[in-house]
Amino acid sequence: KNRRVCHATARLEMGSLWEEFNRLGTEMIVTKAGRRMFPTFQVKLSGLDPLADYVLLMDFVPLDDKRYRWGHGNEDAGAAQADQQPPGRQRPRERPAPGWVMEGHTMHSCMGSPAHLSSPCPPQIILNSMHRYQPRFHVVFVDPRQDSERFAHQNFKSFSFPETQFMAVTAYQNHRITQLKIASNPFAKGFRDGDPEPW
Amino acid sequence: KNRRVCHATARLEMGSLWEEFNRLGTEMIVTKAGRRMFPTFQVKLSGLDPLADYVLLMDFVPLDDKRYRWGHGNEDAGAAQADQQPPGRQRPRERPAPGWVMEGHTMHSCMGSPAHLSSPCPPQIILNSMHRYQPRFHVVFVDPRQDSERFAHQNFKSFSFPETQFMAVTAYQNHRITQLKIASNPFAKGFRDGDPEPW
DNA sequence: CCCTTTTCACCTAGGTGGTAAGAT
DNA sequence: ATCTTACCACCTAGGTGAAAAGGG
Repeated sequence: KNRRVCHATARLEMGSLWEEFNRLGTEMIVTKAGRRMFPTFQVKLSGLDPLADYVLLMDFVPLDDKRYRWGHGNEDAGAAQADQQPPGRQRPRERPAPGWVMEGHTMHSCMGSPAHLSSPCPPQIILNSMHRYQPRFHVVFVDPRQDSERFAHQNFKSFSFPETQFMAVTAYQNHRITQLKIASNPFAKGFRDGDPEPW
Repeated sequence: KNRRVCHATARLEMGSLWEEFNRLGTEMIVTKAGRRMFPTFQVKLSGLDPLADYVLLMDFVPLDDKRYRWGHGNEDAGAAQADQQPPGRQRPRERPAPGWVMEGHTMHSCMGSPAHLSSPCPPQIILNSMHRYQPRFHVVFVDPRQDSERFAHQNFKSFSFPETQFMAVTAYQNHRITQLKIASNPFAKGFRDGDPEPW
């Protein structure tokens, strides 16, 4: 690994909220026009060279080739079934794929401040409903050398936080997820009843 | 000039609206917390090398060292007076000054689409009220050579549109400017009477 | 039956000039 | 007298899940 990335670290923000969702089995709504994810995927970066240029990327790794069903009106667990989707088409890639370029910032203004990757995500990322995904974050050093492509494999570092995995859905399956979204997402305030935990 | 910038051109967007304001004497509200400018300063860029990296900057050049007064309740013209402000402190600089880094975009995603420089501008740019300014736009080629600083003077190209000059104010002086702002700025719709020209 | 799409009321978030009070 | 500040009603812009309708 290049020394410009080997000391890079990324700390997940809102970790306790992510874990609370993960215990219930996080679900993310996907729509044709694009939908934000909540909780927001945010990391705090450190260990970068302030004088170097970086590109930050994000992608979503399919956790399996299975399609999930919600069962016979049962709210407890979803049974995974084999899927007829062409295999290997959305396999995890070890190299950071050009997924989602972050909002600008030359690096020195990004360091230390949370790098939030919500924002408009129109048809940039396509996820299949009823499939599970693992978000992944990549820090890529922009190598100034002319033959930089030969070193591409050592110029990046990737981060994966298991508590951020989720199932893409078009409508919520687990009502507990719905309730936790309503309780914790400011934009869903209109659906709150009393005043439960103020996240 | 470096060949990466010498063919660069910038075309001002909303030119006719800028000119209509300029005929009346454009005024821009400034506040402590920061205020957007309207019309928005937008340019369409062309003539850039898709494979090169650029940084886009903006700054505001004081048009003179004078302080303006509005006269004895007269709405017609403002008389310029000599100002006791330390001269030369905000002189025009020929080199692009680190003024206002644009919203991200590596260049290939910015080319062709308007590069709008409104957005939150908190205390990043400080302008003195009752002074006139000329906005300026800079395209800077990010030179990958190690001794790039030696070529800094040839790696940028600047653009200045006279119709975008304005006077910074804390409250509007010319009522015609107020009316044109209300008529053309969507956020001021609440102050419109009938339905004049739909800008 | 299960999943998807569309539309909607209800929010957050923030950009307007007006207005009145304050500062110099 | 002239300029500045703080607050406000009224907008734009867009992110929520609910509900109903549509599709296979």
